Amino acid sequence: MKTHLTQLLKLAAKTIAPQLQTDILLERPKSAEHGDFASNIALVLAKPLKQNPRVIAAKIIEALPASEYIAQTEIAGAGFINFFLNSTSHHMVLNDIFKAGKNFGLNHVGNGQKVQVEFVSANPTGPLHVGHGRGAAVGDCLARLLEANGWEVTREFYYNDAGAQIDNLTASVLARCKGIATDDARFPENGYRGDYIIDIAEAYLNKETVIADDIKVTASGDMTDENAVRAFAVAYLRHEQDLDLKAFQIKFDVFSLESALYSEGRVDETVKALINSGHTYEEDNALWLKTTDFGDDKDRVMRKSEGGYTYFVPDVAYHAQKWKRGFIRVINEQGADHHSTITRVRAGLQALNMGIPKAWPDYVLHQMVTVMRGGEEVKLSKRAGSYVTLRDLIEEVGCDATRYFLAARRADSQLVFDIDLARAQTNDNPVFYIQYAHARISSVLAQWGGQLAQLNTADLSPLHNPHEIALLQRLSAYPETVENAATELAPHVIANYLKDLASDLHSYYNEYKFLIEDETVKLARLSLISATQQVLKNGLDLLGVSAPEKM
RNA sequence: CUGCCCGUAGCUCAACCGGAUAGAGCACCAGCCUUCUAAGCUGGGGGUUACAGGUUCGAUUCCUGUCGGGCAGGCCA
Repeated sequence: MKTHLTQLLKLAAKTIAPQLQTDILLERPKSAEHGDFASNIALVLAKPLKQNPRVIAAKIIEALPASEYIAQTEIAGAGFINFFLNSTSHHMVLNDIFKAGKNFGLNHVGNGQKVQVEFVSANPTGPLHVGHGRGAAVGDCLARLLEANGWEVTREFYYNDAGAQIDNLTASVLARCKGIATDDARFPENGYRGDYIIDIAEAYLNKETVIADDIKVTASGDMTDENAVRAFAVAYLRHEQDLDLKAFQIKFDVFSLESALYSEGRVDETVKALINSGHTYEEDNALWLKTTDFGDDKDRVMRKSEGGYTYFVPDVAYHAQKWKRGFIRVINEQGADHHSTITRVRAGLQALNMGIPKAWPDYVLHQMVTVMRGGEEVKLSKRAGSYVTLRDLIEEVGCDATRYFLAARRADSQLVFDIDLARAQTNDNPVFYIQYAHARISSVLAQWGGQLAQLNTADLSPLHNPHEIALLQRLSAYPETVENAATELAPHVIANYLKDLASDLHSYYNEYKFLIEDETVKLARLSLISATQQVLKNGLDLLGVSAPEKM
């Protein structure tokens, strides 16, 4: 419908200003009195045409081809053109929804192209924390949104299982094996102090076996074998994180390991290529990359004087590999504290001269999460010691509420996670508000007990009151909402839409009865709420939140 | 000091490449259940969109500056 009207406007505008190239913008007005759609085209054309916008609007309406869908057009305000659809047009969306079912709202914009979404990518040095949770919720929703828009999505998790933090982990576990407490001077200065380190030490000494993704490690219990401790600790924590992700109902297609980049020679290969590119130099016994050639404010060390590589070198190798794997599009979802790596990784990729676009890969950065309980900030969990774990949240407020709250805000705003609100089984809680709408509809349909096919072919003409029109308009906006959310890489758009849709439904529900004697009216209304139920379910699915039949 | 993100009602947040009277929820006040889930609905009060300029028919949105909060700026990751 939107594209149809846009076409009409384009034709009309062409007769007024044939030489002008202007995008036709059609929007859904906030207020119902401004119609179903509105265009500001006359306001945009006013300046180049040097005419009064209302005069232009009148000319455009004059030139508008006839349409069977439009009931009325009007000029309003400074020169807006408002379109009012007839009721047949309003009803059309229900047929679309019944026909498409769970596929309603999907499109083929992505055209089956490959896109990789990398998210969470936590170091295997402890349980996942709230920040990882936000990354998980946002990243998974992005993946779902891209799938809904016709992309072929790969979800990927990158483990930084090499480097100083892992040495640190190893030393911490070893200390615990020897019974050294965190307040002991012999405990590593920057060691990990959470109780989970004790669990790892005990498991290691008990010669337990852990399985993570594709690896299986059995502890030797040998305290002198540092490599064995390292391998076991990493596997143990990867397994822990797997459990965290499972509790959050998130699945990855690929786990990539930093250590593999080294063992497969990718890092050396990349370093050689960078040296050959001419964008490196030696200074102070270190190897530098001239990232300033690509917009950085200073050059960065690649190989330290002691011989090891800095963290961004394997990052560059990893991303070069992503490109070779055929991902024309990559979206990295990470915490905003990593924003400085963006310039370095992109600079490294440009230096490699592999034909990678300057702005590749894409980044979605999320800001910090603050957890509140009882009006006070929660900073610690017992298990992790220094931060609130994702598992704590899931256990306390449930998977649905956790996912919703972490995905329902713009990623680039700081987020306050109110535990009391998230666990509230009351009207305060937007998750329950939306799920409740779905459950209410289920309940009515169950009590009706008829067949869906009856709704499919129902006469929709009785649907005409303001509540019904509002719902129909909201439903018809769903597909463009899905497309818009994916274009902007903004899952919160879906969350807001669902809240609005639920609100429309609750209002309607409160004002009208459904199981009434008049069969025609009954079927029409049931059709409407059945379609609403479908869209609520589709939308909740994009967020990874369940749509219960009963509550 | 420099770079990035943010600043909207008492609180948590929306506002679709700049659009019409800046919207929700919570909290507060007043109403609505003998009938399909009151986990709901209806109405009310509450705003100099941090501040000061600029751009234009029009600015919460774009630009400049100031203030405030967060994060980065390591041969740590």
